[in-house]
Amino acid sequence: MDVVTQQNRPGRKRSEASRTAILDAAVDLVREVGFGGLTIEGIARRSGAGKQTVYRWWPSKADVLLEAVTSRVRVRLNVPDEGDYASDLRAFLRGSFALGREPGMIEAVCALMAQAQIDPDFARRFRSQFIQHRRESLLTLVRRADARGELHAKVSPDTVVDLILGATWYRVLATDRPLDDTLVEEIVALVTGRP
Amino acid sequence: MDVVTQQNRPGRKRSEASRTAILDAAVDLVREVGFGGLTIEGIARRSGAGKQTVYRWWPSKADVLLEAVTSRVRVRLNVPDEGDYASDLRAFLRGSFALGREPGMIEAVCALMAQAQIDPDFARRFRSQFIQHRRESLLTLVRRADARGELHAKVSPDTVVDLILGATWYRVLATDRPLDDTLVEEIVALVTGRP
Amino acid sequence: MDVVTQQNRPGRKRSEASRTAILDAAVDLVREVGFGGLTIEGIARRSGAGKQTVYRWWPSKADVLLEAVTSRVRVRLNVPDEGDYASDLRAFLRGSFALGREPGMIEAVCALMAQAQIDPDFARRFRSQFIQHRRESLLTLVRRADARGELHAKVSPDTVVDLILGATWYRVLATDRPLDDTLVEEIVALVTGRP
Amino acid sequence: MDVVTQQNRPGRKRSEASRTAILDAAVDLVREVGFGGLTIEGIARRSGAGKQTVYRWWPSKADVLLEAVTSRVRVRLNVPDEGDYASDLRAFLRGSFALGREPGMIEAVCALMAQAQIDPDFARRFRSQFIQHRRESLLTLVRRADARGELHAKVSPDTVVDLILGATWYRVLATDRPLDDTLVEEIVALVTGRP
DNA sequence: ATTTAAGCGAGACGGTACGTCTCGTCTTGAA
DNA sequence: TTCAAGACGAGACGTACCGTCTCGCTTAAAT
Repeated sequence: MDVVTQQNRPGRKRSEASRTAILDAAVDLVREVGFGGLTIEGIARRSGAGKQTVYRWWPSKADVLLEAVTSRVRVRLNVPDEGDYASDLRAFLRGSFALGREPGMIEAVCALMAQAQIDPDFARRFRSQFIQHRRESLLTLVRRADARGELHAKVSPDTVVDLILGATWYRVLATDRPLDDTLVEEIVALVTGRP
Repeated sequence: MDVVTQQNRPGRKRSEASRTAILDAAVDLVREVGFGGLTIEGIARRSGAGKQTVYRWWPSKADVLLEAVTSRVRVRLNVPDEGDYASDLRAFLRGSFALGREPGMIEAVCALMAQAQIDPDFARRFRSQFIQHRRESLLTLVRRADARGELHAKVSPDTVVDLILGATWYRVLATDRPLDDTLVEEIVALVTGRP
Repeated sequence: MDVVTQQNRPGRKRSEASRTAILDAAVDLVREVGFGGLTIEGIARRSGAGKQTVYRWWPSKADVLLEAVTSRVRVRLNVPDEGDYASDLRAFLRGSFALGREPGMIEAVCALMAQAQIDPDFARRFRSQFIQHRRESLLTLVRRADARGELHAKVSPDTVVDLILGATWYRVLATDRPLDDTLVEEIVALVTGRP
Repeated sequence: MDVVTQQNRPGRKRSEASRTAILDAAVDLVREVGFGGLTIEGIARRSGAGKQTVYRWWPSKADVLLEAVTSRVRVRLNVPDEGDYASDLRAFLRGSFALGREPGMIEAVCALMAQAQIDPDFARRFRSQFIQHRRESLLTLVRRADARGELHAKVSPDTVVDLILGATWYRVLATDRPLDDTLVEEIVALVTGRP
């Protein structure tokens, strides 16, 4: 939280109750009617807030959902470091896939990725607040393996990350197949190159 | 085109001029205002067609764009078969990336992928008319390599395809980095496992 | 009705059912909630029309009410001509006051006069479609009396009309006293100057 | 001002600076954007006061403007008494019309009369604080003439006042013609009945 | 001097109407 | 039957104000 918002400004303070109610309503509604059926009016109606209260704090319905998702995921991302590329990667992917099994999470995240394609301003916020975190976590992990010489000589850590995260996203965006342990093992096998 | 629409029915025939004008208008508009700003009303207005004419032949604005994209890409997809996994893969990716360098193509395709996340009915059409083609082409290529024993033992051809196409999609959906020859070579290196 | 709207234009015709339902809803609502509580949204809701249908044909809620009032009064205004100033004036005022006794009419007309003070564009339409008719009717009557020499030498017919209509409006706009026969007789007595 | 507000109560006193700033802002704004564009928020913004300060002392924007108008007019109303009906009436009307020539005054007064049609509670305040004063002044004048036998036998002083004030209001509410000396003379001629 | 009770500017809150936009449907007359 | 035109009911958009409600502060009488 930046300093400006912490200083004593005049006027009524932002209502944490409203903020929470709005995020909850967004999560509920996106499960009930999908992201296409999600509207700011609906969020306001369901949460009991006024429309202006939503517009005052979020520029779009996607940003409401983004905050709902990130505030529910925040802490649970960490970079395993067991000294072994395969083990680290396996742990990272399993943790990552586990998050995706929470109800509504995959649908919400896919909708955010979709909105990012359509709204460039939201794309920036989505990347910096969501994509970047996981990308950098994984990059740290891969670079450590690279430093230990465990990486294929001709492939940069960035591209390895593209392949791993790409396969994950592709599964959920373009196919019906789930994020399961088989995928974890196959990714680990292919990326580490071990027999 | 199914047989029913081909038989001699009474009444005015479908106007090919309208069809073309509508597809062209959709392509133009999506470049000018983005997919978010694209509307059926706008397409009808720009093309000089009536709204009903659009609704009669396409169920949504995404379907108009899908037909515009597929009718512009149709022929150019083939599966290289030079007897060598690396060469085939390299040829496939280079051809695929070249398509993406046509103006407006990546933006349109990303928008379609986005819409598929939001509209499940469109998702089915998008997958069967766009995703599946490229997936099956690449799968054929990889299976051939598998049959020759060129694949990593523990990884199924399906997952290999997920990794390759996933990396490609991930680049354009989630990063600013382009689809270039470096990516081709890195994918080939990692997937074939050669030093 | 002008010629342009009568010619064969393409497209669906204006719905007379909607027009009627909207005017009726406006009249009902203004009686129930007053002009201050009257809204375009409310008119659309009550009439079963879409908001756009109201906005397509009327620029404001006051214009809806103006058309409702004028279409309900249109025919009933005529200029008596019995050859006698006092009789003509008496007949005119009695007919005029009778209209004002229809339920809701005075309230509606006062609201329109009010809105005309606040919205100059509406003022033009209100004057040309409502005020002017009655003013010219009365002016015709008074000019006839003037031609017969029945008018006070120093007072122009225009000012006589201002006094008569002014007294009428003033009663309803600024006092609680009704438009009754006593007022008719007193106006006639004062304006004709007879003992 | 009632006694309660005068007694010594604890707490900060009402700020005369705010009161003045609010009245001035209301007058300025109604000239700039009209009564329809006048808002409490706008008054507060322009005057530098908080919204609550406005709401604490006035029930509506019309009441702010009413106080602004009355506090600017208060003193200048008196009843001439020269012993002659025509002279008294002429003096009264000339003084009254002169007030209307102050910039913005007519527009403001018309807006108040308009609001009184729409808001019955404000109507009571408007009548008792504005309408009544001028009505009683003129009534006093006319009754004096009546006592001297200068009035037409069949017309009550109340109706005479209705005619005179009605003509005045009608001119400004329903026509584009000004309040000028010609109107004064014609009213005097007609009402006194002198040749 | 401290307490208590307003009043003050600021501004967030739940509400609601605004006027616009687009949706997908329906109706019209011509081709 | 399709076509262009365009009105229709529906409903979300983002904005503006409404009138209320905290906030932290000032101001002044009562303690």
